[in-house]
Amino acid sequence: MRLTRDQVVAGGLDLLDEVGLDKLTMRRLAAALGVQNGATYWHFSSKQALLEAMADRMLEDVTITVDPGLSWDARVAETAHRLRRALLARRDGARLFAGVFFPLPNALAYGETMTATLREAGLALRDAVWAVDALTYYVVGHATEEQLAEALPDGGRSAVARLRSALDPDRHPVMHAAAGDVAAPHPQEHFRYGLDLLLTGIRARLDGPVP
Amino acid sequence: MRLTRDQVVAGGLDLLDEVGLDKLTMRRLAAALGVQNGATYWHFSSKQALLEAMADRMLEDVTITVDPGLSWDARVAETAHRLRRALLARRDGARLFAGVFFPLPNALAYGETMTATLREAGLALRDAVWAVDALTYYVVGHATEEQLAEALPDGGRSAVARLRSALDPDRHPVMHAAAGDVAAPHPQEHFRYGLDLLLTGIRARLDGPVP
DNA sequence: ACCTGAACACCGTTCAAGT
DNA sequence: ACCTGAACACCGTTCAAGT
Repeated sequence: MRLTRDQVVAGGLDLLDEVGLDKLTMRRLAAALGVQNGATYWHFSSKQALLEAMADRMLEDVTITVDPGLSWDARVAETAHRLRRALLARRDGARLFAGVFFPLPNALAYGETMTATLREAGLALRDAVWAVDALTYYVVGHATEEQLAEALPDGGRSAVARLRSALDPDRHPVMHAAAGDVAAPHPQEHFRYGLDLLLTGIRARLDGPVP
Repeated sequence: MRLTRDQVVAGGLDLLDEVGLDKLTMRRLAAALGVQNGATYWHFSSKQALLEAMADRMLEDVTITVDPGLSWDARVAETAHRLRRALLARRDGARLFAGVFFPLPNALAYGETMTATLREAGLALRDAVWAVDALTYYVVGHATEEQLAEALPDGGRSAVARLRSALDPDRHPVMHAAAGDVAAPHPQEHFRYGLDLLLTGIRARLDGPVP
């Protein structure tokens, strides 16, 4: 059976889970697919093009319909959580997504859902777009950081140790006191906190104009 | 004169401005410094170590004292703007910063300033740390996106075109209508909007407990 | 202490030639 | 239409040997 575009993408995602983004090479992928070096280049013009297809494939389930009976902020929160889960579902998924340029089908569908929801809520067109940007930067940034610690040899323990030893109680009194929280043992709660900050900010913009 | 660690970092930053992050190689850097291939490895154990030093050097001026007479939110906003400017000051600066792990001297100083300010404002320790994370993800995410468009061959014009052609008025009615704002012709104002969203969210957490 | 020279083990990409 | 085989032009990193 000949290789299809979809098989290359699926193989790429499998390989990503297996070896991580830094070791994901076109040569390894070809080997994993049982094919010669140049073969994948018939299906994708470059590694970047393949990475984009992989990134978009990760987002497949992000925009399946959200219960329209929910309030706008519950729908925004649900979509943000879905994006987060999609990025965390694969090794280095957040970093992969951050490295590709925006206008991919599923990424656009995500953006449209978010923006439309904020429009319904009452935000001006431009404000809705900008608010979605802020939400998305937050979700991707948070997920990237979460996976960065995970990706270290010992699953984040060395990251915590490195941070602790770098924190000087004299020069960093506040962060030193907060070392337990800086090291992020509650990623879910941590994520919610920042998301709520943004949702509260958006809510305030609806209640009345802000100087 | 022998090569110093500082000269390697400075040379790396100059080369970054000249060729961009993707073309910044240890071999090109050695050539630019007038030295053989392996020479830089006496000063830095790996490329990653050098990139971290470069990233931290970029943040040098971010935490020079902020006018303590200002309100807490003005101080947070000022520091966020400084981080943004520091990242935008060098080609691919935001991407460089996003690629390195956190506990570097100037990055820690930035974190400490921010966290301490939010503590003074009245936030609980853990909330202050988490709010700083949200602010930082936003600043870095926004700057990365701004530079991504800049970095394209024609200075972002192709990015706008690509986005416009990807937006289908039927499937993406809201974003299609907002195409002019999606393409971000007002990065400064755009940045401020998201920053204000977060500051408003933080303010609400000070006025009273939130469910 | 600091650097050279040369090698090792890789990369992404291209492309004539095959089927 | 789809892939092989082989090459091109690079990489990061290491390390004996020099000064």
